[in-house]
Amino acid sequence: MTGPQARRTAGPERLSPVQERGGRRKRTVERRAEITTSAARIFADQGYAHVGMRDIAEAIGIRGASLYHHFPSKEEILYAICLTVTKEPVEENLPLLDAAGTPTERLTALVGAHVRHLLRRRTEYLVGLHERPSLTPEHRADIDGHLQYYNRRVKDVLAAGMRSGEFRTMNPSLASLGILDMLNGVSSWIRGEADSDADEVVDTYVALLFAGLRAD
Amino acid sequence: MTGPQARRTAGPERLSPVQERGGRRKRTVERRAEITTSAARIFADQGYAHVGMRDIAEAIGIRGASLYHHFPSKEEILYAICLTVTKEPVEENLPLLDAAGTPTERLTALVGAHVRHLLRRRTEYLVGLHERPSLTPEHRADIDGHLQYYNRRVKDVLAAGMRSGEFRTMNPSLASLGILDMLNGVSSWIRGEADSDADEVVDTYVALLFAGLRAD
DNA sequence: GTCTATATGGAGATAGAC
DNA sequence: GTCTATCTCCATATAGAC
Repeated sequence: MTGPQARRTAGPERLSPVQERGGRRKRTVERRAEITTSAARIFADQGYAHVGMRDIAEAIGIRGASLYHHFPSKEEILYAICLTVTKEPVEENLPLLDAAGTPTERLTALVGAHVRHLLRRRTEYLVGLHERPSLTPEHRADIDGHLQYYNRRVKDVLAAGMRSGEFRTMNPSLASLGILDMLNGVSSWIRGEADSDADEVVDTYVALLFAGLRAD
Repeated sequence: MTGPQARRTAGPERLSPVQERGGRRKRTVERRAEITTSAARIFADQGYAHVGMRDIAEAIGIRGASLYHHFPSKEEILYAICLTVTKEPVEENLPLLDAAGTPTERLTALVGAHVRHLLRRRTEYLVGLHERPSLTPEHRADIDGHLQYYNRRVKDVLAAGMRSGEFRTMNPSLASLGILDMLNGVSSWIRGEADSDADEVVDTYVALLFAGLRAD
């Protein structure tokens, strides 16, 4: 702040990616994943702001100050968690909407993939969907952008199905919001983390969304 | 803690409900409502734990210390907010499930009432549904109890409709969770607060839930 | 019912040795 | 890559006057 140069732009940070073989110190990449995973668990239980850097550090057996070797701030840990539940689904799930098949087939595939991804990253979803107000405005805008893009892609497949006469005509924007809220809500009550635990949820939700409650 | 008597059980608190007529000081009841409403707005924007008692106080033009005349702690403000989105819906919406009519009619009425209540208490829903981890264990258990009761009543009407053949057979527990997640999610994106703003959402959700996406 | 003043504790973050 | 030690700030909550 007082010096002539911004400190983060001074040069490459030279994080040697690997220590000498078999070293007792963890590689940086491993540590980052360990930190975000552990932090997500604690954030989910106690809420982001109530958790201290010391809490996160002690959960993985190091001191609070050591975290700053891996993340420049507590908010950057939260940002990393949020990315795994917003950017990752965009990259992993949305391609299913570009595959061959009817809107029904493509949306069914997306629902299944979404729930299974959510189950693998359950705690991250709990944190990422609820703690966005604690992000910096820049990070918040980035995260919200991924969420909005995902929502828009779902809306588009709904609108395509309505145009082709395969889906009932309704407001596609509201329908996509409702469907995604329903899917994401799973994170707050699901137990277990195997794909088999997701199957019953997916079966019920697919029946509910495509056929509705009303019996034929 | 050190004295022989618990301080809160010593006797009636004698909150004089009204000051002399036209007083410049606000009546206690009004102030409580003003505080919870204002606090909900700020909690929703910035997250419960990032907001200080000073922030809440200054938003209504008083000093931080004065809040403690109305609430014994910051957590009690949050608890009051949570009650309006859990206990109040139980009292105001669930009677619709006891009224005359088919499961379809009763559930349709509940969906409409739920969204309209949510719209009136939008910021409170945002806070109450996300900040439960910040409650004390006792308050948390109370709030979760209301939510679970509400969910159980929805599940029961679904199960009744399935038994009568009116609804398609599916897992009623998962379906009720999905439906309520879809409804509550509205709080995070809806704009406006008139009942008319709710109508389009209700129409879309009722069509989606009862008839499904698939065209007849 | 609201104020000023303050006690008290805890947080995020930094410095520099190893 | 992790440590110890510490800076600095800000939070909740209390005491007691008006």
